[in-house]
Amino acid sequence: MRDGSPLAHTQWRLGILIAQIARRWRARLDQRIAEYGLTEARWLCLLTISRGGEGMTQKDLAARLLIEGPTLVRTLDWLEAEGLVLRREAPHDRRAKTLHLSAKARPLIQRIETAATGVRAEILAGIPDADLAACLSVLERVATGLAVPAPAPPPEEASDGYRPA
Amino acid sequence: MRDGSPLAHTQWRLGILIAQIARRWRARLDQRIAEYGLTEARWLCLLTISRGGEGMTQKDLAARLLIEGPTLVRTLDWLEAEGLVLRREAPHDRRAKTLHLSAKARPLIQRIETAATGVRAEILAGIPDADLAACLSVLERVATGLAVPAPAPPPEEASDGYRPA
DNA sequence: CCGCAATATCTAGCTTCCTCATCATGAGGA
DNA sequence: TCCTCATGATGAGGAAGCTAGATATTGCGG
Repeated sequence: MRDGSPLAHTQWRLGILIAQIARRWRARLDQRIAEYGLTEARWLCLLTISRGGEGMTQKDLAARLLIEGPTLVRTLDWLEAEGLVLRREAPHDRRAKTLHLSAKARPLIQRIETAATGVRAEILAGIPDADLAACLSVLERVATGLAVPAPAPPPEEASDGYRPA
Repeated sequence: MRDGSPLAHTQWRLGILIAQIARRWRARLDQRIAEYGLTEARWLCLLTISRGGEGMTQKDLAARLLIEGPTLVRTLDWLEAEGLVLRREAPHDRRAKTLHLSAKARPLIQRIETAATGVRAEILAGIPDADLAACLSVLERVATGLAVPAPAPPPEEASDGYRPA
């Protein structure tokens, strides 16, 4: 597993590294946004609607957020009750609903974006653009690789004596 | 915010990118470990004890995992009931307890490490070592920057008319 | 026109993981 | 001894995810 070479060792840390970055990054952003009663799932929802062009259906949004329908329903319920999001009937499919931001949501999203930009600036301060670009391209690639459902469920031979109970 | 340049646009995506990678990565690993009844919080706990040298107190572990005491107590309760972790009284402080892995836990940890290595190999397949190393060094730096509690809570002047309700 | 599968959303129920407030006990200094 | 802080446990509760099943709508085949 760890063969001693610096790259291998750091690779071994990569998973934990990314997980911790994601967690602390979000925590820091949450800290500054929490006063509006928003949590990660909620502001991610708002931002995604804002970026996606405000006419997407719930199914579209769920797909973008990588969550299931029922999970999204509750988040939207909250956002709608809060007067931030509107559910309208979709023009050509009465089953579906399109999502829109209220006037009240727009300044809020501005604040979220501002906070996000601030946090990002703090975090990335002093890192050369070239390094950053390289890192981003790797991450994009990783994300793409992760987007496909699953490569192959390995056979998993049991040779260490452990039994799942 | 978005000025149109490719770097700026991708930078803007960086937070979401890392969050999604972390999430999907964990989901993929969870899939393969779930059969042992383990969840993220639980195997992270095991791995951290294993790496940390098996004598740490609960407080130490909580600090490493970035969670609060009560959260850890429950996870440890489960792990202890499962016979994977032992709580022993600390030698010089009867309030504290030191954490140790049982013999049953060791092969399980091996399996977790194996699964983690497999997932990592899938995810990083085809990415040149040099790019990866560059990316890792940026991430290490980001993680370090995030480790310090908080740079400065900004004054946050309200000029957009939004009120927190 | 009618039946039926697929689709979009919602409801209900469950699990995991986290938090805060509070408590019992032990440690350590005045 | 007494007071204060530290460690871990417990209770209550919230956020957010899932699956399964219900309901309404769409659109196709006969």
